[in-house]
Amino acid sequence: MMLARTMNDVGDDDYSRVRDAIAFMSQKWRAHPDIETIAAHVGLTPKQFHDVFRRWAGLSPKDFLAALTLDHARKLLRDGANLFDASLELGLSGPSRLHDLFVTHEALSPHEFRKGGEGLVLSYGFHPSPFGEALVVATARGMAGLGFVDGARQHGLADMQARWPAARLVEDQDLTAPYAGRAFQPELWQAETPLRVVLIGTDFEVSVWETLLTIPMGQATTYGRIASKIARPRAARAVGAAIGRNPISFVVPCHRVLGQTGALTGYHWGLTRKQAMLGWEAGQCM
DNA sequence: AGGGCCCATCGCA
DNA sequence: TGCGATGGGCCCT
Repeated sequence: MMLARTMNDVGDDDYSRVRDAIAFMSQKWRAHPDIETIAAHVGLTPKQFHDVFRRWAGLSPKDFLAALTLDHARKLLRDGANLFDASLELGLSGPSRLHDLFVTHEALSPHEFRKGGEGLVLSYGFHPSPFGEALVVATARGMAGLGFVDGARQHGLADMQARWPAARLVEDQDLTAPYAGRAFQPELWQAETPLRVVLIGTDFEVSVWETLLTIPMGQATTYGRIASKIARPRAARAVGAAIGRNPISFVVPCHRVLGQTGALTGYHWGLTRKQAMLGWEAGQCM
């Protein structure tokens, strides 16, 4: 417990700087603050600031911030206009070639969790991640939840418990640790050893989450396009609600869904974290 | 079975 | 901007 806590503090240090920088930028973008100003605000010299970003995402602060502009988001959406046509072709050639983090998934039928996950036993554990301390939830069949801790761990746990009120959550770090390790290390994303994921939701929710899994890293789409993809072109808002209930954040990449205009619109774990994920992925793609 | 309410949307004036 | 249509999920009757 104490050991995990210490490791996490160290691992979190870069992210906390990045997070503060994003938050500062979001407030002050009208004034066009330069790199030196942002570095000073988060308590670093420009050199230290630069090093933090290189270490954390593999790119410079300048490139990172460029990846978060509205212009960049719009370009991403233009380039990805026929993204689902392309991924359909890929999907037909391989059963689970989903997302760069190769994932195999299965869905629990509504029958199996009718009363809010009654009879389900879920293991959970807390682990360091590039986006703050992560809370991983898993069954014997695969990863079922991924959230983040802001403040007390108890809050993160309550968030997961609320998704399956009748399930029993049991702490088991040994079971969840491999999932946390895999999810955040792109060099471990291999087709030969896909990450097993269990999607627990209604038919509609599962179809939305499956669509999310086909969005490649570094790309983005909109709520409306997902609605069209699942043959419900007017259900963009329902899609938004379903995405908001995605239990396996990051792995099921709901952060790659933007509003029609390229605006971030929303994120269950905070818009700052959504920006951090998009910027981090921009670094992984270079 | 059906009404009311919430929601990370969207398009149009 | 602001507003109304929209569809799914959930809770209540």
